[in-house]
Amino acid sequence: MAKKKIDRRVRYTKDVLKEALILLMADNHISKISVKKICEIADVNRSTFYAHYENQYDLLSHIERQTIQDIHTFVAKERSRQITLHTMLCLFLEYAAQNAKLFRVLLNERSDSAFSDEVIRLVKELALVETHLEFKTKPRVVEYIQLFSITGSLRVIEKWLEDGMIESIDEVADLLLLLFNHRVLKEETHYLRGLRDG
Amino acid sequence: MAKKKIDRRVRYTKDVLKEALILLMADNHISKISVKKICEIADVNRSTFYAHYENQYDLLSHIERQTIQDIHTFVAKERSRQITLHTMLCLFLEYAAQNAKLFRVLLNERSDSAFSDEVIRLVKELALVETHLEFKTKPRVVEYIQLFSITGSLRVIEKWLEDGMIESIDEVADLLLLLFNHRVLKEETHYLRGLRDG
DNA sequence: ACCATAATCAACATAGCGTTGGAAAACAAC
DNA sequence: GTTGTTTTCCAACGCTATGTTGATTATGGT
Repeated sequence: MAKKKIDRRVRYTKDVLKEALILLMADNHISKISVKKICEIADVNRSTFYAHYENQYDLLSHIERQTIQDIHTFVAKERSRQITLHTMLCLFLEYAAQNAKLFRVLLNERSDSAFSDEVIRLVKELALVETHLEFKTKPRVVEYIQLFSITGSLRVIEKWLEDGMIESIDEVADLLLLLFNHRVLKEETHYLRGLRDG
Repeated sequence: MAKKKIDRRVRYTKDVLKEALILLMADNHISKISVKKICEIADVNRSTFYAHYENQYDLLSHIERQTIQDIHTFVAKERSRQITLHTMLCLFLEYAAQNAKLFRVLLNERSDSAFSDEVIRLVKELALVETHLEFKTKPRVVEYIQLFSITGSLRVIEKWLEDGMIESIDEVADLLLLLFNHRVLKEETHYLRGLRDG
């Protein structure tokens, strides 16, 4: 790990700029956010901004990549000790909940930005390697099914965060696993019964 | 129907502006598209643009609303004569395929724009009224399930258009119905068998 | 042919962009 | 602390797109 020590000033500048952008993106579309405004909020000189980023999109892109990286290392660490998919999902949801503001912004910003696509890639890499084997169906159809499931899941998580995380993490994880996997499950009836009674 | 006859000049102007924007949006994110550029492509004076729209987003918004309106009337017409959901879906896919360029742009532009949300609202209104009854579960969970299904379906359609509509409309309709409905189907095995052999 | 309406054109002030060079401040190392 | 380096700040620059205006030309409907 080539951990170069970064000048405190640089770290501070980058941090406040990221904070400012996330703050602004809660209310405005990124296209409506000017570099000038970001710098005003962050109380950073505009030329300093340009010393680090090209524009607001570049800044967002860096935030996304850093978040993806964080998720990746987080997941890798947890996966080393053999936990259930349910537990893993719960950990992830907790992580998302703790960074709700950030995740809402990133998940909402689907077009152009690579965040959702990266998450999709990540999930595929982790949990869906066996799908093709289980199905033994056309690769393209598998692609469709995966895309369907992951996109739907992310949207559900987004709504969950949006509405203020009303349901418990455990509950959401259950629901997602059901929605995500029930096509490979032979029996889903017991869970459906639970939902009906809920 | 208060069908006011519109000056040919106005219709022409609006049409070429819409065309130009869709054209540009195939390659650029809307935030990177200037009013000036749109007018250049459309060969329309910039002040004429401002006589009709506020900015590029306003123009896009109008395109979206018009498309939603078209879909709505289209669906309403077809629904009056009792057709199966499969047939309906096929008709819709055909419609999307014929306007592939437009639909790809609109589906891809999720954030900010209301298009996907409107489609979601429309689908709910049409086909999912009975979901709640069938499930008899918490309204919020029903919301999640619907959101999951519709979002996933739209993304699948988007990919299908993106990749050049390799699969037949009938095939895609089958797949979507499976993904969309299989939680209420008692037996999906016969279809899964079909996929495995495919 | 007439008049209303729409599109064009030129011009304007404004605002944000992206860059620059030099002064001031904060940093790390000694 | 002193020193040398790095980063930020500041003021200014030209540039481009914006949004608006008023006058002129062209086109539409009847």
